[in-house]
Amino acid sequence: MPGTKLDDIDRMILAELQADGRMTNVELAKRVGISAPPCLRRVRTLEEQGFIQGYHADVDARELGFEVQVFAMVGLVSQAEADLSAFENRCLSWPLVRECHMLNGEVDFILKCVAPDLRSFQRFLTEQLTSAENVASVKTSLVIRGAKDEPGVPFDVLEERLAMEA
Amino acid sequence: MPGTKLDDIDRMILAELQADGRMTNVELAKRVGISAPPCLRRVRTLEEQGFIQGYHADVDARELGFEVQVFAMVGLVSQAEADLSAFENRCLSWPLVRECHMLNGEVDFILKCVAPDLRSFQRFLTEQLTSAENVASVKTSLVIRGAKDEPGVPFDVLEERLAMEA
DNA sequence: CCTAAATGCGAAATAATATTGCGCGATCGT
DNA sequence: ACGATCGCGCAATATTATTTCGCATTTAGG
Repeated sequence: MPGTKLDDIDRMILAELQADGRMTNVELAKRVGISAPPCLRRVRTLEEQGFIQGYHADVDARELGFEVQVFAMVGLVSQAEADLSAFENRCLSWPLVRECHMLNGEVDFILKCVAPDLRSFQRFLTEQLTSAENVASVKTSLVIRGAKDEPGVPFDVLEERLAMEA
Repeated sequence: MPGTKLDDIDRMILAELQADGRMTNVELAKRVGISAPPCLRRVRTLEEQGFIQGYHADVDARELGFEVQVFAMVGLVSQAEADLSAFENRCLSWPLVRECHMLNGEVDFILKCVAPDLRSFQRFLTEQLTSAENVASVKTSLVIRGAKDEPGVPFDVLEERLAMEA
């Protein structure tokens, strides 16, 4: 069931909603070239099947007073599965940690964090992160400026790829 | 003008739309405790003022065939402003690069990349990224698994913060 | 090759939602 | 205290979402 293949229209829908998640269904239908009812059915199906996992407004963190963004590379003492997931759970409970990814290589995790200012972050860093159980090392890097931030799927690449197969 | 302060209702709106960007305006109005028309006006204002920068569907990259996610740390030869922005522009043109942040410290940039498979990524890495002008070093780390991915603002932290001031 | 089930579309009707146009009370500055 | 300003909510209208249903196309047998 959760492996049903998508057709061109489905991919167009995903691309459009990734670009503008609040587009009305009639506008969406117009763009992908079908009428509103089947378009809405497709969207619902894509949601149910997990191709669409949710919709979010992009809120400007800086405007809201979160001036600081930091990447933290974390090394653990033990990489036993129980210890890995223990650390992941701790990350889930830290609101300043927005992303947590397990990596291969020297570093075990990379975290993307936000904070109102450097002081707040330093306090989080020393009182929470570095002093957390099983944490061996933490290296942090301040984000000086963001040049690109487009989470999601590069649909143009996907299309090229499918064109190849045909 | 773009510094107008937000009140509690505005922040609630932002929090709700960050959590569910497709919520209807009437539902939103109900949740924040005002009627629909003023609620819609507030949303529009928040959009115009840039507090809301857009809306996006969360599309599952894996389901669409992008199995690989990689962080790349890039060091440049020259950090002159012209060279920095030249590199940023190149990142903008690479669809596999979804995020590009300039950092302090030893590394100049961190990139978040996606690719259909390792082979595709290796090719991008060798043919594009490492061979790009002014690039001195690239270290990559494969994402083994994701533990947390909640882009946006931690509104719970923001509330605590505002409660302090009062 | 033909038929029956299944699939997906679109027109039309109905239910919700978005959006506009006011009038009203609260707040603010003088 | 008073006029101006601001933001709310009611009511009316315009759009959109959602359901229902019949039709065409495809699919799997026979």
